[in-house]
Amino acid sequence: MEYLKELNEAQRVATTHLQGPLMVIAGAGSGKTRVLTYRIAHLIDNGVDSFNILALTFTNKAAKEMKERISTIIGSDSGRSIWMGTFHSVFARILRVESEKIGYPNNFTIYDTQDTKSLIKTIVKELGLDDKLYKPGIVYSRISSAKNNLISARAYMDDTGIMADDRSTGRPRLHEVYIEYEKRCFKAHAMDFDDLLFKTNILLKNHPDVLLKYQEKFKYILVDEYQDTNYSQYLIVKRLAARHENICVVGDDAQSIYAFRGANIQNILNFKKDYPDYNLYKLEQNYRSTKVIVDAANSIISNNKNQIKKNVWTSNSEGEKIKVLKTYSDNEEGKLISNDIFDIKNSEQALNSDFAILYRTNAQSRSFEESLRKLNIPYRIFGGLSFYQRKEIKDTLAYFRLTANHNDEEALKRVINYPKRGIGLTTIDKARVCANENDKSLWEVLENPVENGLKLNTGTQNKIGEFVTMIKSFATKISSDSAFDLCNEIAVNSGILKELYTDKTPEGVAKYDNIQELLNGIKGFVETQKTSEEQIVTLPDFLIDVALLTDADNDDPDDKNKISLMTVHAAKGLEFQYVYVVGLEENLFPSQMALNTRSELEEERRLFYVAITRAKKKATLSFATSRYRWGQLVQCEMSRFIEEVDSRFLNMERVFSRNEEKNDLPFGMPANNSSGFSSKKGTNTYKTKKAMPTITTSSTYNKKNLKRIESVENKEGSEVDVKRIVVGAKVSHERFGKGKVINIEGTPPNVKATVFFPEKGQKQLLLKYAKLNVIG
DNA sequence: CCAGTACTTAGGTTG
DNA sequence: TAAGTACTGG
Repeated sequence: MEYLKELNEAQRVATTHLQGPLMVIAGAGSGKTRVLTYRIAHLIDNGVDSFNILALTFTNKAAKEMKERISTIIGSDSGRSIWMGTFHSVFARILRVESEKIGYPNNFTIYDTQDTKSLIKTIVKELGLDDKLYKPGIVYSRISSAKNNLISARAYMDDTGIMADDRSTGRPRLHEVYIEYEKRCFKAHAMDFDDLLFKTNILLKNHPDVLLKYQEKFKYILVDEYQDTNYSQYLIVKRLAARHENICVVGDDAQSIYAFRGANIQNILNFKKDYPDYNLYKLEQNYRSTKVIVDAANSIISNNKNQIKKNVWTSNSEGEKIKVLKTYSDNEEGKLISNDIFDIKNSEQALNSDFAILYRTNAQSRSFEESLRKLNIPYRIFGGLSFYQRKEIKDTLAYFRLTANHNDEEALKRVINYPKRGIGLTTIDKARVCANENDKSLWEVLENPVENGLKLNTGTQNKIGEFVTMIKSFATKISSDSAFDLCNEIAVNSGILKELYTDKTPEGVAKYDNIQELLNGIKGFVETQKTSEEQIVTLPDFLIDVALLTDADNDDPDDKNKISLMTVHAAKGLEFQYVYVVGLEENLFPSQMALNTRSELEEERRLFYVAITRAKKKATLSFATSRYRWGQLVQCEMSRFIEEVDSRFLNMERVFSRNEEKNDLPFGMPANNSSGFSSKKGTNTYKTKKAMPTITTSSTYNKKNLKRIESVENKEGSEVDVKRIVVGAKVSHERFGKGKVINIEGTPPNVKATVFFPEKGQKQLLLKYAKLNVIG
């Protein structure tokens, strides 16, 4: 119990209160994670079996780190057997076991946002709706928030309020999309992120035996970041905890920043109602930041009406005032801040990893990347396009998914013609219509085209047959081969690796390397998951994990000593010595979209609060008076949030002095300003790029005319040629060079040749278009 | 069927 | 600016 000495009074009381419902309201930097970690350790220390503990965290990384800490504290590795992770990953694992009870096979696929949007897009098209109105993103967010509030498609349609909303925004048929979307996901044996929670609720609600099983299993439940749970999550926790009521939730209403995706601060208030005999503890002493930072943060948040009363304080030293930087452009902002970082690194012997640049939107990273690169300061960008969202990785994963679940339509559509095997969009569309008519999945139709009345020419039918056979052959090894062996085989036999290997462009090489990295990752996964020699870690095991991985979960040792660039959202729960909160401009931070209602503005303010409180030693704020947005220069005003900070804590020198500096511009900051002013550079590139096409267009016009004449001239010749184009003939093509015909199919005038070009690979060409000349 | 190009349009934050 | 799509010529 030595470890209890490492806690302050409030922390210790919360940690050692083991039985019954408990809520901990923890101010920023007050040791929230510490309490959670020590509390779990203490539970185990007091004889609670680690298998009986469920801990829900906000990221998988947080779970991993906490497990390690716990093992260290209690001096055994029983920390490993705690069920700990995000809501999504924990309940995905449970659904893998139980899904058959709610009618889903347990090899179900998890659709990510891309898959979801792509499916919605298809459905909107099929229903003949206006895709300008029914944009995938908007439709998805409607469906998503419905699901997070446990409103099924059926219930959605019956809800007069929701239906009125959709009518007023001009989307009266949105519910039809939802209904069809639900159907199609089910047919594809797929669940989206929201389904993982939604279906868990259905499972626990409709199957008392299953509920009882997990209530008995999870005798102790802990939830981190409780302020950011949505209704669906709230209800899962409530159901599971109903029997033993050993539930501990930890959170901070002032840091609630996910209302946009359904998070509900009400959950904190409901706690009192659900567990009237609950205990409430407040952690108010901040151990992280200087007095200036803590007090400045308090002054910001005091502008919010809705909050639970608490008094965050610190006994840390006063610290430096918060510096505010005014710049004339986004590029100058990048430059100034990079220089500042450079200076501090030298003067204070700071590490790269001590710094973070926090912005509101991912698009803002560009100017910082550029300026940091110029100064040779290594950085890491969190968020944005993650490794797993890259096209080549998604394509490869799609093969894996399709192997595990043939009905996964989004995966099927991705790879059926990649690498090119001559199964084009026309064919897929036909098959899709056929699937709809027969109420079957796309795969079922392709597997038995004739039986399902799908009319295709024999060539296409053969190609589909080959594809189906290939996927099936992969599938025979699902349970016998390890994930690594099988994935390797798929990468080779699907033709993906070959396709990228022949591509010698830098991008092609990078893609090839990425696939190798993916395979290495799978190898690592197989090794770490293995608990015994005989155990086989299979492809489905890997697939559950990979769908729910995020960038933050990637622990690349190369990334250790780098500056962090990320959105404020992504910075939640983290801390840095030096924090730069950038782009503090009206319409950006606070976001333009959040200015309509008070509650949205308050969420932006909490976001700003979160940003500032990440800093331990020094916080810096910046704004630009102009910046590029979608390629257009816009004027910006300083954010109201800067004005809301009590001026005693701000150092505004660099805001007021700028105007004078501007006057002695020729001498004061010539190089800095002229090149820092992105507008010039920007318009230049814009101009050249704009100018280029006009030149090329005129030249292509010439070329076009020339070609037309050529092709007319060729007409007579080609008639002769067509007859001479037979399998085995050597031909030449103006773009692909010399090649050999390896197949001819189709009936005139749609005769199609498959030609192998040693330089460009195998191509399929329609003879009526492609001018093939027989040579030799 | 394929590939290059012209055109359009951008709701921001995430598991 | 950048990405994604619709169009078009071969």
